[in-house]
Amino acid sequence: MENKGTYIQQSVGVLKALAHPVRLQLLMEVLNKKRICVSELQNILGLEQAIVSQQLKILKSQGVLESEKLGKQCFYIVKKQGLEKIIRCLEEQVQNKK
Amino acid sequence: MENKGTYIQQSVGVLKALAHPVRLQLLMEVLNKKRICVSELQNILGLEQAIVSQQLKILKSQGVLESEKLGKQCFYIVKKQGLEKIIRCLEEQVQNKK
DNA sequence: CCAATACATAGTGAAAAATCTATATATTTG
DNA sequence: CAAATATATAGATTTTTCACTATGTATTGG
Repeated sequence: MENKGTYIQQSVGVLKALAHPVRLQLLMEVLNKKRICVSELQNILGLEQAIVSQQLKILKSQGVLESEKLGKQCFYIVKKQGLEKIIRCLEEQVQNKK
Repeated sequence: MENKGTYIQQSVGVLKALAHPVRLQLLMEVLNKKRICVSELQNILGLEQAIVSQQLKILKSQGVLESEKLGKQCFYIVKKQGLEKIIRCLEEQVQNKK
């Protein structure tokens, strides 16, 4: 499920991963907390565990997040280091609703 | 077809608009040329006219582009002024394929 | 070992998006 | 005005994605 291919294809892959309300919020939480486990995300967003895992998997498949297991828990961190900028740009975008 | 709603919804709308190979390339060309008409986009990308118009419409519906008519032609320009940053971030993203 | 916890995956029907083709409109030119 | 050009839109079909539910696996604690 890894995404190789042209620059355009890769970019589209990342954008698609972000273009979903749950996934975008998951990413934002991970950016906030730097490192956070599935059940905590589940609580913060008020979603079923399966949904959270499913969406995290999609973010992972596009290289947005990566995970590390620690005992029963699984922690997610941001893998693509420039993504925060994109999120900030988006915020600005939407703020100036001009 | 305008997109109101929460910040998350609006962001997702913009991201969805960008998350398509043709639309992403259209946006990049418009960013390059600053102002470009449909038939030129059609030639540059080698696509059918209907496809180009359809996809431009989607970009417009999310406030990414806007258009001005001049005689028979219709020129498109970027409306959301911060989008170039997002594109540049994406490029960096994909470049460091780490 | 058994039960509980934390997480992942599979399957499925419904909804949304993409794709293609045909057609419509508006403007200009001869 | 008729033909040509530039662009937009509509409709049908296929493909993709969502959302939900059920089930599976791994780890820990008693």
